[in-house]
Amino acid sequence: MSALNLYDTATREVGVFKPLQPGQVSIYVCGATVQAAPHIGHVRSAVNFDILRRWLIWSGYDVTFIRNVTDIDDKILQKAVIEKMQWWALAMKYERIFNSAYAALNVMPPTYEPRATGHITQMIELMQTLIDNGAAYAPGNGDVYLEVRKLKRYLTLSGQKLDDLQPAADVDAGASMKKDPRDFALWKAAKVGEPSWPTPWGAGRPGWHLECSAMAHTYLGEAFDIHAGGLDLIFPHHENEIAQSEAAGHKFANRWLHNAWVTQSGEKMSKSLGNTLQVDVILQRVRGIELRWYLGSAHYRSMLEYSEAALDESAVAFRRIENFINRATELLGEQPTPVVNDAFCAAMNDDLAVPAALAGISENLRLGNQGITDSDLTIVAKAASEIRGALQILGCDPLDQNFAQSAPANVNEALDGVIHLALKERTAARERKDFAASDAIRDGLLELGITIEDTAQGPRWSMTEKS
RNA sequence: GGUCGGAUGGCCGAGAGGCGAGGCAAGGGACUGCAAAUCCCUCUACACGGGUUCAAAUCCCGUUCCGACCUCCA
Repeated sequence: MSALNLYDTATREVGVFKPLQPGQVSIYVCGATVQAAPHIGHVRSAVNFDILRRWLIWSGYDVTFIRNVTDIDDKILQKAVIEKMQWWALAMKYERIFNSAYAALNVMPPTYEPRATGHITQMIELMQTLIDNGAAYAPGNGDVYLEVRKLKRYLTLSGQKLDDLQPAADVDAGASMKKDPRDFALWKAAKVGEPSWPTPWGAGRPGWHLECSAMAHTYLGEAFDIHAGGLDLIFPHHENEIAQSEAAGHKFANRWLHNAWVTQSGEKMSKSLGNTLQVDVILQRVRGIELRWYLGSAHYRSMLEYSEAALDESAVAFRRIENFINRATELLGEQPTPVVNDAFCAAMNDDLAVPAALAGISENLRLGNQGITDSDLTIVAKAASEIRGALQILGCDPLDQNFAQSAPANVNEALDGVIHLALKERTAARERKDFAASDAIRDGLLELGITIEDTAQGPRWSMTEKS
């Protein structure tokens, strides 16, 4: 088996992945700032790194996967005012919505999901270290800043030069307390009516970046394997995480992975453009497993240009695969055993080349369908096993219990019985060549969203989405 | 201004020196009472201009266009 190769944003090269500890992988993914409901760009990130995680687990690694929740920041406070809620109630509300989106898309829950507000102590310790080192300073107004000019290296992830940056457009006069306009706030002084926590430098709340360094350190140690997040986090968020962590003497992340965006008309999905597509809206159009398939099928470093047509096409393609798995399961009399074949393995080891892996699935789908036509169960079993193996890694196994619909246990059985009564009548009509009657039954069922197919093994039915 | 990414057939979407990934759509065929499903066959590409090379979608130089980031962002 080939070794896993991954792209590293820091070196901008694909290279062999070697964990710091043999057999173990530690991953920190920047999760949600819970200030609004997720759009499909947010969950694309979750799906992409869930696929990475599943691949690492399949490859035999013991994976510790930390994905944080940032539950205190400027936008949360602003949003709380707008929605007339306590900031903590608002954060919790959106955290739940994020979690239900993750669940609908079969994203594995993280090993641990730390919240920023639960790690104030660790943040204060980190700031104390940075002040003791001379890397950070508290000018006395309650803010604490990192002094970026003192850093040995800064902006190496984004490849920029400090002097090339446009100076931050700080609005408040407090910015003048900075030694350099490019210094960033580790900690922000309390304002009236805003939540705060006591520190040796005054009461306040975390700046945006500090929480990730503190939590990564807490759960993964001073050095860990992979830090991941969206492309737009490279600067400033990840640069600043690196800056404050390295200034505290931590090696921090060994490798950086960034997923690309979901775009519309070539433009990144964002609130300010008003072009966001919320997950719950899309889930009225397609099922969770179909949305996951769509989001996961492009390479994680490629922009995914959203369109309804592309989403629909992707969903139809997935249903073909699902249909084959279901038919194969019926024919074989048992669920196919998942098998990861060499082609899939090679594709995934090449920087998670999912699109290349999909070509292999298509090939197997063709062979498997041919096997069904020929009633060659050996071929059907092989194809179904290999497809299911791939689908499991992609988190899109239609037989996965996480995608099962909730309904009374006997509903499917009862429905099956009712449909078979109708099919019996239809078969009788066909035997007496009364095709008008047999077609009427089939059309009637179709109107209810039930598709009838005549096969060599007799009629079979399946539920389809009513359009 | 600085940094980064992109442009591939009707559409989506890989590839990164040599054999045209794959899917969808379209056309033809097989199967079928009709349909659905399935299978087979066919077709259409590398933004533009130079260069390197036996060979360029791929490397180099230049150009155009699109997008992202520059302390709010997945």
